[in-house]
Amino acid sequence: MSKCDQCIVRQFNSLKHLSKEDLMRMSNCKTSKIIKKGEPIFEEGDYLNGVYCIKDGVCKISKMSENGKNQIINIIKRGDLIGERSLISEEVSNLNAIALEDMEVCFIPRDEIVRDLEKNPAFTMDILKTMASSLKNSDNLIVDMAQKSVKQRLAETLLKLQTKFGVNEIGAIDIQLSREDIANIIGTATESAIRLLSEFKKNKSIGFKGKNIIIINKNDLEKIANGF
Amino acid sequence: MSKCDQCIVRQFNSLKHLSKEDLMRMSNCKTSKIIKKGEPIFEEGDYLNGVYCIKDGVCKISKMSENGKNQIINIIKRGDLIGERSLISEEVSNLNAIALEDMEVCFIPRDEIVRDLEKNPAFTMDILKTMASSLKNSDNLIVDMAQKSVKQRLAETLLKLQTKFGVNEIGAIDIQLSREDIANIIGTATESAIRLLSEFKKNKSIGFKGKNIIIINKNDLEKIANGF
DNA sequence: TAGAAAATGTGACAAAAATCATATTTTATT
DNA sequence: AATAAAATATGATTTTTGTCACATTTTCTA
Repeated sequence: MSKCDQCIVRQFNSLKHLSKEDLMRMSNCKTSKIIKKGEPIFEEGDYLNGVYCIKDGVCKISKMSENGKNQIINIIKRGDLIGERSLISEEVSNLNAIALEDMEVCFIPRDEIVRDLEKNPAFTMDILKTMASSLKNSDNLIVDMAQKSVKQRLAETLLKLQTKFGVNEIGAIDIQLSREDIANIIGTATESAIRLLSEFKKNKSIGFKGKNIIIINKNDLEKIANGF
Repeated sequence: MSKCDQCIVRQFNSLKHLSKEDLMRMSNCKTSKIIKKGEPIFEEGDYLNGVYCIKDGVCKISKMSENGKNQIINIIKRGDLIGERSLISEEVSNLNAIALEDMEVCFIPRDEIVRDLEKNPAFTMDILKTMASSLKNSDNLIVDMAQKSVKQRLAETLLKLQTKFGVNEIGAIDIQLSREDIANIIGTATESAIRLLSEFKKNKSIGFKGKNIIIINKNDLEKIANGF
């Protein structure tokens, strides 16, 4: 069993505020899991009863609309914590978390962490800060979804993805998403996403190399994203 | 100066967890304000430095998109607390709060409340719960905005408004919104909102009486909202 | 490695929604 | 009460986006 107090990943999320003793205790009750690409960490309707600390890999957080279409709300990476809301209210999850690549995650049971919420103000404050920041992000996303065109949203999404995941050896956005995933992030039909990507490529704003997307002209995309 | 510990409105929000002493202290530092219809409580770019407790009236929380269009994210009513995020992070507001009718609000300075955040776990937990619930709402709204048609969103919005604000003496949704406000809630052009309202009226799903909107056939609207 | 399945790409068309123009009604102001 | 201003309404048109059909390429699997 690996030791939480020696885990680097912890430094990136609220767990960094826990004491050495708390972490030791956590090491004893946490469970590590390997999640294969395409498999869920959890799904809509599941009782989470704890949080997941992402040790490695990337997953998409999504939700089905009443129309039967899938919407990706967020993409989560190494170091992030998911399922915090299960600590606060005991409802079932309204979201899916599906691995976009092979992942290594640690599950920490609710009861173990709730104690810290009650006793460790620095930890609680950090959770609050994370939530406040998510809320701000969500507000922005609502406005974008409601007011921006699909083309604007695609340009913005490409820029955001590059900011969040950086570029790989060949200068491409360092995350593998299918065209369908991209469509589900911007909230459009897969065909529309493909068409616009082709258009961006034709205009030399982006380029493809295998599955990779390379942003060639960032300025172009910024202009499009802001409505010019 | 009115006494916070005798204020009924407090019962509806996180402030209900404060002790009598805390409330006495709060009474001494809070300021009451009358906000006229159409005037802002705060605007994008303002430093809030505290929270507002809505004693009476209704306001819209909105945000400008980069396209220059206005999006209403939420509608706040008596008993709600707004500006909680200013307690947690010291950035400027990214949102506007504009009165939809004459309002009475109390401003409680940040420093006064932050103490309670540090010392009163029940209060902190309640803020956390409120945020968790807002976050869930936001997730749902993102999915709706991204995946539902304008018609679906309008039907859903009318139903939500009735649930939230109830009906008045004549059976109409008990909130006064301009057509433009409605359009800004669902994220569409004012003309489109008007056209769809007319369509709903023609189909006898809703009726108008002066400025009032009456839901005649709830079932119809539910069907439309869910995509049938 | 052949064949099936899935993902990507493109065209044609339909539907949804935005925009612009203008008319009518309501509300505010003097 | 008369006028101006704002809000509401509707038509015509254009733009955006979705849908369906199908071709091609890539990936998976036996």
